[in-house]
Amino acid sequence: MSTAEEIHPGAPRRGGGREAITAAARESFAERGYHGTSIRDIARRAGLSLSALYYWHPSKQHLLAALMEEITHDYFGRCDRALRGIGDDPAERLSALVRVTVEYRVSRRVESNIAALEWRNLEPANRERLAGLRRAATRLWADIIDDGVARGVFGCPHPDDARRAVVAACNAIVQWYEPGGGITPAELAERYTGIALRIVDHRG
Amino acid sequence: MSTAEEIHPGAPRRGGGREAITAAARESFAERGYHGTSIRDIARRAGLSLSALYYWHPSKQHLLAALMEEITHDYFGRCDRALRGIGDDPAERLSALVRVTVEYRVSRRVESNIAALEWRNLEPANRERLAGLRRAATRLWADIIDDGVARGVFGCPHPDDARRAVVAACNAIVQWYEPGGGITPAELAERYTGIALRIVDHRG
Amino acid sequence: MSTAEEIHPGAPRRGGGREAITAAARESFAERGYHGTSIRDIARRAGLSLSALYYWHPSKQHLLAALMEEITHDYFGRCDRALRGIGDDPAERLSALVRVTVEYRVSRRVESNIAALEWRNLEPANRERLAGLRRAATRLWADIIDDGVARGVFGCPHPDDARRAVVAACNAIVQWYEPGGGITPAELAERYTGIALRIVDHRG
Amino acid sequence: MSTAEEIHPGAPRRGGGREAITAAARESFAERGYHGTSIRDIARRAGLSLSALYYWHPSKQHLLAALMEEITHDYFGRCDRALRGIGDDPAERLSALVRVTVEYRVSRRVESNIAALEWRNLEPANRERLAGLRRAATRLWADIIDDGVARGVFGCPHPDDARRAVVAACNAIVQWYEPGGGITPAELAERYTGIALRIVDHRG
DNA sequence: AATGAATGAGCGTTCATTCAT
DNA sequence: AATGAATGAACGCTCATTCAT
Repeated sequence: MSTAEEIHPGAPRRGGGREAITAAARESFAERGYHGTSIRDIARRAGLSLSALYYWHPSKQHLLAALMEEITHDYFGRCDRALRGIGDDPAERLSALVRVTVEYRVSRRVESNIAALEWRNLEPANRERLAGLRRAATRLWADIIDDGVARGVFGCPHPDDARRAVVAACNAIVQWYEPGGGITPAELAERYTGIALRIVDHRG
Repeated sequence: MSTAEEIHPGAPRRGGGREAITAAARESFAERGYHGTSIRDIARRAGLSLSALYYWHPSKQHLLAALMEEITHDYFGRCDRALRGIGDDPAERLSALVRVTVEYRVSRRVESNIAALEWRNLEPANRERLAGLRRAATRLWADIIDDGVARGVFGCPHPDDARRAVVAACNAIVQWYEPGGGITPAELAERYTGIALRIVDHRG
Repeated sequence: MSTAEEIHPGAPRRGGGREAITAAARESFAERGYHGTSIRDIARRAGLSLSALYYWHPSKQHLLAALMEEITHDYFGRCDRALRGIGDDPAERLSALVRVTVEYRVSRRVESNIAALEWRNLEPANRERLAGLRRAATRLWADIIDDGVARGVFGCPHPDDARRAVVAACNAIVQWYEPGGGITPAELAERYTGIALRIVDHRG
Repeated sequence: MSTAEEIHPGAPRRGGGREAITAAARESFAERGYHGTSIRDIARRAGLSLSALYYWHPSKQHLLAALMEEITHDYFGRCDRALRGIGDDPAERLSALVRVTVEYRVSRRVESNIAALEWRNLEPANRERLAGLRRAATRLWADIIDDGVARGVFGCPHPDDARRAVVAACNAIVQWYEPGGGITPAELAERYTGIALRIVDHRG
């Protein structure tokens, strides 16, 4: 979130130091990557001293891990909630998941970038801790598609590949989407549900 | 595994400093990213001194740029050649492109990783120099899909999104594919041409 | 000898990192020249780590520039003050300038060496910033000599050459003078005012 | 001497490698100083490979020492020859020495710069070897002035200071003289003999 | 008479981190 | 709740020099 910066760019952020630092880290990691970002960059961006950063976070790696955890939980929570209000029709469930994902990629570009690219920069211990959640997210997709196939609603011969293709397509949005570029998130979600349903070979 | 090692496995690298360095850089960049790789890592991996690296390459950035250029040209050349031997049926042309891409992602994992992730670490001048080739590659896909749509062979309502989805699906392979994991490249290519044709809504 | 040491001779430098570093840089640059001095030399001499140096100064070049600026201002200020308390007799004014300069060369040997030799190692931007002050110092001498010639008090046919000769003679003192070598600064100043007055062909 | 470079700047020099290298070293040392010059700079300027440089000279320091030796001998030889053809009148002898020196500073600017600035970059052994010649040159001046004073032709009260002033004035010429700047070397020599004679307080 | 390939030490600089306050 | 001052390790890179040819 960079609202503060859009109003007073470069100005020290209002509000707590903790928030300012995570926000600055989010943006920096997204823009230049973990190793391309120095903690001085982050502190500068947060309008705080280097030491303030260490008051709130024990290390740069911890900052990344916290960020990744937050992002993953946030995304997974949204998926979960979106599916809860929906019946058991596989096409509808898949569409809901696509919609949530597209919306997330579009409205949380910074977070999407980090989630996509910084996984390999997590130290093993931190990566492990998140791996379970990642697998759960995968299962969310897999369960729906497998169910659709089992019921004969989806005709794709290789559900795992279909799932990967759907997810990859949604995830790639962050690489090219420009906010305010003429196409609304809702419209985009619509298009991608179409693509997803074709990938799984949905028989309407 | 470096090319040198593929030729004389286990033998100490003698001469061929330039190749040894490029190979080492390729592997290191792929594994840990540009900023996560130090030139000392590269030199060590190449079995050469730090200074030997600078005898052959003027800078770390130049090394990345040369690598990216080589990779991009190589991939684009394969695409080009694959299309040249094929008629003008959009489905066949699209399948050919998918096959080439899947095969490349599977057989050139290191290069695919670099091409996918290190674009943003190119200095503007180097990025610019490659941007044209990138656009040309995009056009390869776009022309085929647009043609298919124009002929009524492809029914997808949004050709650009279809293209992006197909490419994203193919590119993502490098993230999960494990060589020797039971599924052959040919079989994988087969599956992905299927996915691609569904994405563009091919009417057989 | 650093200023810090002049205040607490022999005491370990505590705090005052900035001063310790500037002092160390002054001495090292004077002894071995800008390019002959490494910042590790400076840090070692200051009794601080390499990084402490960068905490106080953004670069080696900046260190030189700051030093040069300080030295030039200091010397010019002394000249200015010396002339302010003196009437308009050219011989007296010239003598005052010679005295100040001789004294400076003798008592600030380190600074005199830097000012004399490191000009060419300033980056153009830094050199430019100091060029004005240099020209002003030159004008101090030129105005006096020109005035003396105009009034007929100085008979030298080429005032510019006379000025350069006087200044060169004074500046060269740093090359041979050894403090405690039997001749007092006051006596030396006396001798050099004599030389200067002969150079401008003063008609007593 | 940079005639070759003035004709084909940057082009490899004609003639023997040894000469090309010393010429390149002369110019580089004069422009940027010993420590500011790399042997790669020299080789590049000479249009030769790094290794060619080492074929002719065992080290960078040796190159400097050889250069200094050559320069010092050349200058001293000129002084010697100039005095040989002249009677024993102190004023005439002093004038001859000034003329030779002025001319040397004007026509051998590169060499004069090196002689003036690089003394401290000679390793002790090399410095020692040249110290004798330096002292001899000093004696040339001193003998004349002392003789003039003894004969009552020169009235300066401090012959050593007078000598240093004369030499300093002549040496400083290289710092400001621009060839083709309107004033001929001969005219300049004329002016500086005047200054020198006033410094020693010559009684015409 | 010269070169191409390589090296180890050192360069100026930046890194993540710590500590006393 | 935060800072200013400092550190040791590492960074990308250049240095003078060597060696086989």
